[in-house]
Amino acid sequence: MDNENVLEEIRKHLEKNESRLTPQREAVIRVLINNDTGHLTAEDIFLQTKRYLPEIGLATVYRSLELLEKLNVVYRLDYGDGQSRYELTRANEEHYHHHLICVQCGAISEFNDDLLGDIEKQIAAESDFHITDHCLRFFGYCKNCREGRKKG
Amino acid sequence: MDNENVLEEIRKHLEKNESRLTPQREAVIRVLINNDTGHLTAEDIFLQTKRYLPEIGLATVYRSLELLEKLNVVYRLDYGDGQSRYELTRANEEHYHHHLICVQCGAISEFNDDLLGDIEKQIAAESDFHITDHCLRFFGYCKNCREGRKKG
DNA sequence: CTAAATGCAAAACGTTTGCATATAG
DNA sequence: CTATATGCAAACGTTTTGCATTTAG
Repeated sequence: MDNENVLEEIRKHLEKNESRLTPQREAVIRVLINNDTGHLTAEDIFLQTKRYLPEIGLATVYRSLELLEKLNVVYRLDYGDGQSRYELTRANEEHYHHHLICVQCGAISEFNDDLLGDIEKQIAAESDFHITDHCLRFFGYCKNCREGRKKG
Repeated sequence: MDNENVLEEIRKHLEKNESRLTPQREAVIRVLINNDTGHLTAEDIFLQTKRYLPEIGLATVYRSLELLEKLNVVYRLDYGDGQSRYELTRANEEHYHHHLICVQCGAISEFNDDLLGDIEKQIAAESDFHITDHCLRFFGYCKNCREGRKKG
């Protein structure tokens, strides 16, 4: 599915929920489409949307992201550093999408794997807890930084 | 190991790092010892330390928590709600300590299990990433809320 | 005596809100 | 015409910082 079709799907999804695909919201989505591995902060997105719409306000970016998150179009990530990051939600990916975060350079990479299916069943059985989502992050040193450390 | 021994261990650990176990830091630790399943916010801890030390300042609580986190005495949790929560780090528990977060009532329960040892080995092999820590949280509905939902 | 730690108030930070204005069904 | 959405500035809550003062090796 190409980008224009993605946008068209999102437009329909918004309209189903009495919301419009305004130029501002479209700009936000385009930024996320063009940076789908970047895990952008609201500020990042704000600065990039200004290329399309110099008049856009930061509050509008936040409000757009809030709406799009509620409609499951974007996914909000939290690395515990005091700000949220955003990425497009892709169908089927949600449960198999985890992050590797380098504690030295901050680089974030991803891997997709159904690591937790069995674990969740076990927890449901043992803990009387009905799991609907999860968040799994690994911290450590990426290849680049490990090579740097060997030298230094 | 009883509480006084825990404190003595922490005192030694602090002194090894040119830091003192001040009354303020001790108060913070005592609050955490007495609430080890509470996942307290900095504000919670601040209010509780005031029982021991009415003159303590919020900034001191933050600075204490920052230091204790750096020394691995306390562990900082982030549920993405805009504030951090803190708990004592217990030896051997770190890697086997995960959280179940109820999306309805906000209750946080824990379970301890070495779920990720094999997974980490696999990632190290496949992704060229050296893992030093991880964070695994499950979201869903706790027993209480599920029973409430059946009725409602 | 000196370095570390504190309390207070102010600042900083990311985020949210109030409100008048603009946009579009 | 009326709902929805916007930009701006002000407000918000959490966390950090500057600085004069206190504490303890």
